[in-house]
Amino acid sequence: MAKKKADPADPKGSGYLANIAYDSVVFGFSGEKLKILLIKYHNTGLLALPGGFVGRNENLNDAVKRGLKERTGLDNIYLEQFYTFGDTARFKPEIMRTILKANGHIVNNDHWLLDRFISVSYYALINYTDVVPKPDALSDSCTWYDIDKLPALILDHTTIVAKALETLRANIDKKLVGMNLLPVKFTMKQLQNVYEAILGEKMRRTTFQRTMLGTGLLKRHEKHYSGKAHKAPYMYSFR
Amino acid sequence: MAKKKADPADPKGSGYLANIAYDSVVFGFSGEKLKILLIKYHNTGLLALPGGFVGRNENLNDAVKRGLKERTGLDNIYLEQFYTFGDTARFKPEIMRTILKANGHIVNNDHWLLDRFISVSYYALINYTDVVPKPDALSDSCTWYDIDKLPALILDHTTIVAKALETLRANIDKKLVGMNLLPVKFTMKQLQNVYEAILGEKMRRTTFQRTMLGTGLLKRHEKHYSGKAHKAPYMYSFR
DNA sequence: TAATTATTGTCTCAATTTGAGACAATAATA
DNA sequence: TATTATTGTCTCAAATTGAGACAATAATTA
Repeated sequence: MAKKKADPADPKGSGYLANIAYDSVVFGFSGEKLKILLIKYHNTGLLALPGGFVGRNENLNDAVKRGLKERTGLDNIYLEQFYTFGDTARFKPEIMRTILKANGHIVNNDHWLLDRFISVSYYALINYTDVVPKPDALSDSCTWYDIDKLPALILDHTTIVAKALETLRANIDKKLVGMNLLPVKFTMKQLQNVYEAILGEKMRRTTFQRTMLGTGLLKRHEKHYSGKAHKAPYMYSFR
Repeated sequence: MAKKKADPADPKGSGYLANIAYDSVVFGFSGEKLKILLIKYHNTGLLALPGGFVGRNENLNDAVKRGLKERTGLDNIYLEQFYTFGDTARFKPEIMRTILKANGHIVNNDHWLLDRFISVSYYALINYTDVVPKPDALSDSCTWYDIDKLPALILDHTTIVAKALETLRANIDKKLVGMNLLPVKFTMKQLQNVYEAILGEKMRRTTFQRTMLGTGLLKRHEKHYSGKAHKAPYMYSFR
């Protein structure tokens, strides 16, 4: 079949579903701080959550996994859908136009990318240490930012991050949060640091240790000699 | 401006966003049973959740409220978005075609209604007693069904109901569930019946009463004389 | 080599919450 | 007037949580 030039006003030609986008809040943990991935668009300084579109023959969840794999190189990422944002107030075609223009794309007003989008949002938990973030075609960087020192983001992305964190907090006891943010083996103190970073509050050491061991989900391994002048802690992993 | 015949292959002409639908799981409580609203499509016997589409200039949440108002006559319904279903497996254009045909609409293969849809799903809690369900143009009935005696539903609607119930259970302590399913004034037993219907398990009466009163959310009113041969219970309302 | 320091793992005891039932009060009926 | 079914409250035991004590220990320092 001869390749025809697609009509940029018709989303079908793009291969993507119309009016639907996804955004992902990628959490990582490092240096006792909770962080998320943000991308910066070429020549604009605009910061945003990594996101994308859904192929016409692709599962929604798979589209998000695909996007994350491109950004992090990781397969089998822990993913949780938490909310779909659909207010008309998030429709600001000038922003997308600015981004496209800064990348050398001049588009008509009826281009499908300038139409209104509803964003299905996910959060991901990944092991910070085995990721080298990669930007995509439109962005010149993909970098970690401290969750409590976030810069201004485009559209409603600040709201999206807030809701992601709220959901993560609500889920911290139900889902195995620590398992996904830490290396396979970790100390009890590291695990507690993760909990404290997510909840934004200090926890009592002895109670934390008791309840964690009480779940029966942890497996104890050899001790870890850090070289510091104190008793060496055990390493643990999730069963 | 002269009215032009809209191209049915172009969703923009319809006034709705493409590829996006919503479905709502409307919970009501009656006779110690939890129930949901289902619609039946004309001449097909097909049962489905009440749903609809999002206007191009309409907030997603407002679209759902609008749909519910049409079905129940109620404003200010308690609504909670819980998941967005986006698998390709839910794309079955023959079903929509069957429904349209049974209503006398013959449509082309490229009609926007036959395209793939992602469903943003909500659950609603309403006071059963002040609702008279109304069907819409495509459906011939809108009726209550027992949550544990559900008939087969189209597409993935059974999965959607299951996830709605799961979320409702998870939220039962965080959100004021009883408030929205009961009349303004109710007895402690009625409230317990709601909890038991949602959780699907019996609860201990004295413990339930203690914890409910302990929240400080209930206001006690006059007694209610049912005519039965036993002590009359107090009525309560949420503050 | 022996004190010192900074943790870590475990234990204890009090405080709080939850489970399970006892019991008196009471609205209609027999 | 006794009976029945249910309600509101109270009690006591069991389980969980809060708060801290204390010994163990890996390096450092005296």
